[in-house]
Amino acid sequence: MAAIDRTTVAAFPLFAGMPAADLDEMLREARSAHHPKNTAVFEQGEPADAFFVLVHGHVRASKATPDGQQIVVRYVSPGEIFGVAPAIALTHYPATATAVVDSVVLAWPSSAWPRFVAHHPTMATSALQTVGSRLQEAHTRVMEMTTEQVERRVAHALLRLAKQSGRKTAEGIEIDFPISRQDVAEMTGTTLHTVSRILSAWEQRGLVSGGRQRIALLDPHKLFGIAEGKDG
Amino acid sequence: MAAIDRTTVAAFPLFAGMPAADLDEMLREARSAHHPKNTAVFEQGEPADAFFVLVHGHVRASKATPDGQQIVVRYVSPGEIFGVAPAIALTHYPATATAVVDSVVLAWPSSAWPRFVAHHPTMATSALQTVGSRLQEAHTRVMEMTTEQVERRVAHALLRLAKQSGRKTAEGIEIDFPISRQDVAEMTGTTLHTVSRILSAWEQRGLVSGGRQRIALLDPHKLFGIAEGKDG
DNA sequence: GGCGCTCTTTGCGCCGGCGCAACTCCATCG
DNA sequence: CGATGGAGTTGCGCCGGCGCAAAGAGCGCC
Repeated sequence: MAAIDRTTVAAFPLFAGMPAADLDEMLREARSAHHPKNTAVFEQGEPADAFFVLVHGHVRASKATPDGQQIVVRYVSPGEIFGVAPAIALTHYPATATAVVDSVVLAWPSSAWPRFVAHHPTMATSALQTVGSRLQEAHTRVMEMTTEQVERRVAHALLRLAKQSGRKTAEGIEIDFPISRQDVAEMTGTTLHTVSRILSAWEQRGLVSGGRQRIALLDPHKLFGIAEGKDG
Repeated sequence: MAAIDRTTVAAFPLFAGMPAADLDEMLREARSAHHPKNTAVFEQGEPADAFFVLVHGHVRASKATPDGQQIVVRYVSPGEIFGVAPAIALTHYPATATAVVDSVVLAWPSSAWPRFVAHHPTMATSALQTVGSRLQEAHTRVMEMTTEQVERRVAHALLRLAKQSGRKTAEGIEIDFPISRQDVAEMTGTTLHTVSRILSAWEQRGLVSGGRQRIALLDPHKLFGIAEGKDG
């Protein structure tokens, strides 16, 4: 019983070019769920019995090492498919998905995936492209991690977040969901201490404006310079 | 004019379950090419006008930063598809593929991909799983890079190489293609100096045996211990 | 409205691993 | 068979950023 209207999701790339009737049919099979802020959509290691599309909100995908360290894999924006473990033949989720604000997701049982793909070959193509672009992202990240200084990595991460989920305000571009220094540290492979120091320094130079779980970019252009290693 | 026989490639996962006639048809469209040691199959930034399957040999996929630093993305083993840029909607190759030994590849023009997928939906599924597992690899690597010491990362890298392309010898498991300290450094995000120091130390402890572009694991079990942080 | 918790800031000291440089060792090629 | 250059080894010194610690600030909950 999805309370989600077709018009809400028709524009999502996954459903691009799908006839309205087919889309309605798919939505009928979907379960829609609300996840309050800071609750998990699924946890790393659980059986992968569903895949998801984010309708409203923001979801953080994170991965934990055996000894408990966390890294943030990515932030999911509305319209994106996530938890694609079933599509890539994983039986268990390789990461944890947590709603960072109140969020609404559509969920389909894993068993539906092969059937959907058979009926709508474009879904396979679309999924392939999504996973492909995430692979690109991941490789870019590996490159940054191995070749760039921490400060540049943090700049890159903030610019990427702003691009993906930035909201224009009077003073600049604010990241549209709560994000802590710890989160940024886990995205960039450093410690919250170092992130805090870097952001403090930038704040003094007027490049960013901080706050509790809040980051706004005041001077994206200068930040881009830092990200590219052309610091002044 | 592919000089490649069906039986050579029938076992490759990409073609799993494909009728012999269809496979023959696909092979007819393929161009087979020999790439001598240390020559490029394709270069980063070139238009992605083909995708490939490795038949014999070993191919290194590497990526360069704008300022010329290299990282090794992965080593391709026989039977694997690579250069999948066309399948994930990239117009240019994001990395360079270099034969590290004399190698034989099959190549299909990019334009063939959509047609193949339409005729053989299992190819899309297979490609999705391949890209998915590479995504997993990449995330694992990001995790290792951010949470593990250099020595552990090197141990992990060697174990992975041995698993993927190890050849049992009298003394242990030898990596089946020429690989330099520099290559290992570019896989693990460190410098060849550090890799050299680490391997020298291990050689003295009898864990590995080195040589010019040669690495053999004499005591994989102890190496695994190091990789997991349980060093003695 | 006040308490407590989480998030953040900042100081201090240390060290793993990088940068640099010099030297050795082989493999290949003419 | 000697020359050449790529690959590997190793010493030395430095420093970016982590670990630890402790205090300060803002938010949410009761």
